[in-house]
Amino acid sequence: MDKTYSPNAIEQALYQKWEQAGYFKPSGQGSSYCIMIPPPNVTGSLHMGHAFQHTIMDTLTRYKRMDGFNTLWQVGSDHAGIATQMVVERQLAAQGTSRQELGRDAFIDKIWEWKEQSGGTITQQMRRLGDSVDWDRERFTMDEGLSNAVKEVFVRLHKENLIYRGKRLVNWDPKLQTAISDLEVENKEQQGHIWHLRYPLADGAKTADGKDHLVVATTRPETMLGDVCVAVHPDDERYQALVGKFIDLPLVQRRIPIIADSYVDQDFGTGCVKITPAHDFNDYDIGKRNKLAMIAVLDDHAHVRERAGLYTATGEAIDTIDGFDGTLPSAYQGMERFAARKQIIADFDAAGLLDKVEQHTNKVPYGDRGGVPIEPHLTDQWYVRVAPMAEVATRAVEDGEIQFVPKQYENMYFAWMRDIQDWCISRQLWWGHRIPAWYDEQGNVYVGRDEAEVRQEHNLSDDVRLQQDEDVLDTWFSSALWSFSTLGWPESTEDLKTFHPTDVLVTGFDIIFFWVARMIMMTMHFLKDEHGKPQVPFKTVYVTGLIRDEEGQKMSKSKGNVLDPLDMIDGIEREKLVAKRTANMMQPQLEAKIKKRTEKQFPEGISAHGTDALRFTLAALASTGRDINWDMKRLEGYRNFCNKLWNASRYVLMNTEEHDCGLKGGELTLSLADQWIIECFNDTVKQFRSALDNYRFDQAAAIAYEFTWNQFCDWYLELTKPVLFNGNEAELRGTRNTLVTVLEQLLRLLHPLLPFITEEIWLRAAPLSGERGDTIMLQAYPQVQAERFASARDDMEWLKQVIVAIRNIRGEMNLSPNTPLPVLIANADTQARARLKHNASFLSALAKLETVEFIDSADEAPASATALVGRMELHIPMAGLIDTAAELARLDKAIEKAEKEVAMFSRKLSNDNFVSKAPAEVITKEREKLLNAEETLQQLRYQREKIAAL
RNA sequence: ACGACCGUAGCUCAGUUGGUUAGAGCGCUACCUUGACAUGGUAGAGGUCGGUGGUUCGAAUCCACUCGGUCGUACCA
Repeated sequence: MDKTYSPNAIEQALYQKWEQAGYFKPSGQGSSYCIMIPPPNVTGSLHMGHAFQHTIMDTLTRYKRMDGFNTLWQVGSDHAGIATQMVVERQLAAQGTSRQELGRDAFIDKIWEWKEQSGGTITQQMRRLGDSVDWDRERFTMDEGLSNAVKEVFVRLHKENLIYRGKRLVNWDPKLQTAISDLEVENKEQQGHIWHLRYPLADGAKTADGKDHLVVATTRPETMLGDVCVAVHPDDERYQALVGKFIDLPLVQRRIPIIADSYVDQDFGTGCVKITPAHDFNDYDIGKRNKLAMIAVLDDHAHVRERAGLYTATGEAIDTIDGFDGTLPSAYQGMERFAARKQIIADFDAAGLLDKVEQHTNKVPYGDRGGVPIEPHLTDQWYVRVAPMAEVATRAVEDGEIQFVPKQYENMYFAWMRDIQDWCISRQLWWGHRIPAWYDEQGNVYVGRDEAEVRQEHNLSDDVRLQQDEDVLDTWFSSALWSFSTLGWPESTEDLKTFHPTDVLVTGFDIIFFWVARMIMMTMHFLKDEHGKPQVPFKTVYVTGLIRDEEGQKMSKSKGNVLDPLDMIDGIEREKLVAKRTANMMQPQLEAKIKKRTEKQFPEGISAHGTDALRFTLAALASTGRDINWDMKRLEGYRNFCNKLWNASRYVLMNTEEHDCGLKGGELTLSLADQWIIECFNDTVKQFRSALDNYRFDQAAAIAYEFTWNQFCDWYLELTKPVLFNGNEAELRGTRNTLVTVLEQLLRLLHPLLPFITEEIWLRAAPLSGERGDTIMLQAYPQVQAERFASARDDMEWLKQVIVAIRNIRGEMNLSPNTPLPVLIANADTQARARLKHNASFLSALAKLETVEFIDSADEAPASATALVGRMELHIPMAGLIDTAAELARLDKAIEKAEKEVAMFSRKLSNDNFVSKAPAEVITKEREKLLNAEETLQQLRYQREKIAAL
């Protein structure tokens, strides 16, 4: 083996071998274990969040696979409607063309082209992460099978009246020219204004205080063109007399009524509200309640129309409202919404109708993709009636059929499910699953799997012209079917029987509503077990936090703080990193800042750390449900850990390859160290498995690290040296055998977290321990064994204390590590004597001792530096080596500590309340501790007197 | 406004139902090229667990209030 661990030399070749050998496929044996990958955007690339989630999924998958389960990690990608369409549209724009110019079919071809060309990026990156997914089962949300599932679901839900079409007010993105769902709207706080407009009363009416107008406050003056009334609270004494009277709406010269509605807050503003049902969700509800007509004054681009759209309260188009034919003032026609706002305010002002303007911070709804304020817009859209499905889905979580880890996310889920709104599923895009609905020339709508089915079911002859709906479905519609569509639904496949319900879903909290909740609803609606009971899609939802940068900032392109997992693995030069972070900036003015920051943070670029180190780091940082502040130092630390494992393995192989490890018989003598490490490893297996079973990857990482470094390397390997250098044949065989078997098992234990390095070493180590196999991946996972060496643990821990005590003196007395020391031992009981006698070589080697001698009493010892292990005293004669003052200082420190303890325990035990109320075992423990502390103190004081007297 | 989460060593974080003298990694100090590893070894310094009050024999842990931070959801036109 090379002296230095270099991951890039091993990782990729191993992955290829695994993939080609088909090791990722389900074994077909044992109980099933299945994880569905959250399908990444097909044209996307891997970010740290993926690396994090994939590490968790792969760790679980490898663990379960080795542990004998029929394991499937289902892979695939998402067509990501808006996101993908936008990318390709941007490319077209760069080439000076547009999708409109290309036409629908050509545009979709272009996207497929782009998908073919860039779709492999993320799957290649996943291979670099070591993801053990079954590539042969890779699915894409737009492939044939999944598209059929989408149609099937749509048709069935429509038949059940759970999908309907209607004219409603929706969130409209004027930039992307499509409806979006509530979830895709982000409210951003903004500094804005609130304008107080005077609305003149018609027919000479006056307010209670004699004014000839009402004042309405609005943040969106431009919508006044579509006002249909002014509302006041029914109990508001100021305006009660005016209800039923009219306003002469300025600028548009329309008469609108004054109505009463309890929605209005009397105490806010003037207590008068202008009502524009076609442009505001609250007004829309008021309109419905009061059966008000609707006047839509903005077009799809959010420009003022020439003629407003006129509708009844239920959304039927009409030609006139009280004689108004919809024609809008020519001054505003065609104006963009914000320009119209400016003009309308100016015109109110000019007419003396602008009462006042106030500063106001308000939340403005933005489309999460388009990045412009969304517009409530009256359009025909398709909806899923989710309430009935939500009820079932809520109960599954309440009953614990589905469990969230961590649990607190269940509250978030319940809260959302409680007042869930119907889901707008149609999108005015081209990339996606086209809605399986056809219209005849009269506008009648027919839903079916395809046109032929529609014609047949509705007895439509071939001369009836049918036109398919132009719209596509929300991307999340197909994602919602992911857990079962990937397994072959609607066919009743073996895979569905075997792998569904799946076991755990690993995902971010940000898509609990978008994806998780909807998947639960859809799955439970369509999949039933043999008793007709709804099947859950997965039993556990493991919710991950976000990976942030070291300052806790979200990683984003515009902040220039994005880290690419592959750069963690392979490393990257500073200039390249800067170039990457500043490429294709939406806001080029940020470039200089990002460059400066990046150069400051990574003056040497980023060095290579390897996949294993990245994975281990991600696991170690994964405390449940918390966001992770990424820390390069941790990554370095775990790269060092891999290096440590590498070198420890070198040591083991060096001493076992070409040596008799006892495989072919012959007497084996196990040293105390051998016995101890076997037990210690066994404890580690238990803890490690428990951590994985509880999704505590951070604990698993800590347990693995602790055992490997602090026990196996720091103690055990050192303890093998005296045996390997001086042992007899049986002892050599025993230690070599232990060395290689423990290493071999350790590699298996660590494999789920560190797939590459463990495989690389295992292939060499396994034969030495008598294991066969072409890969560690398919070996049995270590099991907890019955205890074999009951006393080894205590004996060894005691011996370690003795060694540490001597090292401590050496360190604190500033004695050279190279000088062997003589040690005299007093106060040793039989057990201590036996332990020391049997392990003298360990003691001498690890504490670097010259001689070990027992003395009957401390008085026999010359002036010495002293340490206590229990009551046993270790004396290192000063004999010119040790400085009196230094030893006194050291003893004083120890005495002070012992005094504090004695004081603390006595205080506790002299408290009557404690003695009378605390459990007996706690009291006994405290008494023992007090006794020990007192003895220690006494011995230390005696020792101090002796030294002080010199 | 409501809700959730967080506040522990210089930094990043553990600390399962309240019970030793609160832990790890990094960083820091001193010494050490000892035949696996300087991506290393040995020893060490460093925290009254955001604050106040309470429950308890006993609180980082439970309760109340409070300050600070993050994130959701709902918003008043």
